[in-house]
Amino acid sequence: MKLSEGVEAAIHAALTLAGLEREATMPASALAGQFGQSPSYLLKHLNALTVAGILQSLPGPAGGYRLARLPEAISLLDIVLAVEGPRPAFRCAEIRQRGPAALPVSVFAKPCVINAAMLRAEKAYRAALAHETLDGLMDAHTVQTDPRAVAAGCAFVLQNQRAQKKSKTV
Amino acid sequence: MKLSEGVEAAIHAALTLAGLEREATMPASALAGQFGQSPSYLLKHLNALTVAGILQSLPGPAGGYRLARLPEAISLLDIVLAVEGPRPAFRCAEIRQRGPAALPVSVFAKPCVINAAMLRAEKAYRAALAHETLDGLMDAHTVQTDPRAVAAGCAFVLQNQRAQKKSKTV
DNA sequence: GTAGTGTTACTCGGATAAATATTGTCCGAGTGACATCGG
DNA sequence: CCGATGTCACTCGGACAATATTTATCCGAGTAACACTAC
Repeated sequence: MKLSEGVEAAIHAALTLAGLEREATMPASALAGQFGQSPSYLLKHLNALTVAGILQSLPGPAGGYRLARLPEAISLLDIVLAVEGPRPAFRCAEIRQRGPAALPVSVFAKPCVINAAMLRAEKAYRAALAHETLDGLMDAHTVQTDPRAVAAGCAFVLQNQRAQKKSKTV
Repeated sequence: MKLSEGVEAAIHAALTLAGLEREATMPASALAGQFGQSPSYLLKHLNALTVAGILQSLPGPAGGYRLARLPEAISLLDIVLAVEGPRPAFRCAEIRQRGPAALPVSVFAKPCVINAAMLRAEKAYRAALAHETLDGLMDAHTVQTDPRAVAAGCAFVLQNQRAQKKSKTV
C-alpha cells in the first residue's frame, strides 16, 4: 500500500501546467528543476500522462508539455490511474481455490466476498479522487497556501512558459 | 498503488479463524495448506496481526492462532493497516520546497493542498474499509458463496481447529 | 490410583536469501526555430 | 527587401542499470501435552 513517488511529481507538474496560459507549453526540464528532480525520470511520468490523454507534448524548440483538457476536466483520479496503472490496488489472486481440496471450478463462479469488499472500498477511494479536480486544487492553492509561495509559483510560470507562435490545433 | 499479496492471505486467514469456535485455535500450517501458501511466509503476516492485537498466538502442541476480539469488532481496515503499516499510501515528500528557489521554511508552514486532497481520498478509503467487518463478511459469505464452498470451509475448520482443554484467559 | 518428572513433538518467532517492482540514468530519434543564401 | 533552404539546437521517447521493497525460506527458542516412574 504505497503510491509511487512519481505520483506526487506528476500531480505537481500537472498543477503547474494548469497555471500557464492557454496554448503555452513548458519543457520538462523546467518542471524537473522546479521540483529538484531528475528530468529524465520526470519525463517517464509525463509521458504516461501524455499516453493517457491528460497532457500534450510538443517536440522541437519552444516545445514542451501542456494540458490536453481544461483543468476542471482533469481529476486526481485521472493522474493516479495514468501513473499507477488502471488495475485496482487489491488484486484477488483467488487463493481460496488454491488449496489441495481441488473443488470444481464451477464452485467459484460467484465472486469472492473479500474481493468484493475490497473493491467497494477502492471504489470509494476512486470516487473521492475523481471529485478532486485540478481546477479545485488551483483555487485551494491560491486561498490556502502562503502568498509568497503562490507568487513564486506564478513568477516561475511566467519565466518558463513558452508561448506557441503559431496556434496549432493538433 | 499495489497492496501486498499478503493482505489477501491475511484476510482469508482472519475470516477462517472467525469461523471456528470460541477459545479454539488453528495452526498456521493448516491455514497455509488451505490456501496453498508457504507456511513460513504466512506466519510473517499472522505475526503482524498478532502484534497489532487482532490475533492471539498460543505456542506448544494444540497451539495456533485465534481471534483476539469478536468478529464484529475486527474490520478490514485493522487488517490492512496491520499488514501494510499505518502510514498513508500517499506520502508527501514536500517536493514543492525542493526547488533551487530556496524560500524560507516558514512559507511552507501551511499544508500542501495536493497532500490534503490525497489524504481526503484516503480517508474515504479507510472509512469504507472500517465499515467492512469480519462478521459482515461471514454473513455475506454464507449467503453469496456457493454452498459447496461454504461446506468445504466448514469441514476444514472442524477438521483442523484445536480446542483448548484448559480455558486460559491470557 | 495418583502425583511428580522428564522427554518429546509441536508451535510460533526472528534472521536470512531470492525475486520483483520501483527508481534513476543514459543515449537516440524527431521536429521546429534560426541563420544563411539566393532571387 | 523577400523567400527558400540547410543547419542546428532543443525537445521528447524508449531502452538500460541501481536501488528499494516485497516475497519466500530456513533454522532456532519456547511451551504445553504426553508417557513414564515413583509413591
